[in-house]
Amino acid sequence: MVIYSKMNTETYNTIPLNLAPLLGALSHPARLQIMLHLSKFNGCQANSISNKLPLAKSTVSEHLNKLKEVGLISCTNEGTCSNYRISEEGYKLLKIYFNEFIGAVEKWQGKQKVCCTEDDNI
Amino acid sequence: MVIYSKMNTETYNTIPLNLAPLLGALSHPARLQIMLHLSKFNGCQANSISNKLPLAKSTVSEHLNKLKEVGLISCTNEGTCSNYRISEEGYKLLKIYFNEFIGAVEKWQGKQKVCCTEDDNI
DNA sequence: ATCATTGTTCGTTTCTTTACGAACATTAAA
DNA sequence: TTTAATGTTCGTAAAGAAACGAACAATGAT
Repeated sequence: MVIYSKMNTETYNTIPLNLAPLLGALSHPARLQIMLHLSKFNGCQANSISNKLPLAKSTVSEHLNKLKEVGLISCTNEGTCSNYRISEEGYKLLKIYFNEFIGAVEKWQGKQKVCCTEDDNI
Repeated sequence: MVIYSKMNTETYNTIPLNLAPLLGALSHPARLQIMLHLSKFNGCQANSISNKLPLAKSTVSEHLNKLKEVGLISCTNEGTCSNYRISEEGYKLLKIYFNEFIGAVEKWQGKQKVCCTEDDNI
């Protein structure tokens, strides 16, 4: 997963830089499905997830890691048993950043300018 | 852009299948930035966008196409001038599907079950 | 009719993602 | 102390994404 926050912030503003990695982590059906599954349980084994997806357990482990990398889920280990769950903080950030994006998109609704000949900053 | 709606719906439910392609299209900072830019204008040239991104115009054209493929933007041509804008329908679907996802995740808040030893369906 | 502008498509390269099974590590049970 | 169960990591292969410049098409201007 590429972390765009290391990119030049003069090129992209903060909304794209914050949001893109989170959306990337969620842009695969299996990972969305994992999020939905984890939302139903207080901690969940990797095994129990991989049993319900048509994917090898190593693949599921990598999907879980991708969600963990961006902070959307967390994991503790108790014995041989893993315990994945949605990270409240990461999940909250997802909603905040997404809503910032939505807010920014809708900010100009009804008062857009014609762009074709103008030179406004992006 | 992979369209997951052709996948087996017995494997993934509709929220992941609907939402994943849209999030994939938005999972790149340049494409998020393009959406923000288009939100400010009633139609915008590809050229004016590519002038404001550190990317070749062919690359921008491909980013625009990726957004178009999933229905988030549309384009008309008037002479040599292109006219990209946010598609109301696609944008609305993005919000609907994303909120469905959020709603599904939060449906079980406060009443989650422990998963480790259970065999619940995903 | 030629030239400039705009935009897309194509070929290529590089890098990333997805997926798998094998191998490995760790803990728990027999 | 083997053996089983759980998970991660590794090597590998295949597919896809990202980026570029060159080439191309189409319209508009000179």
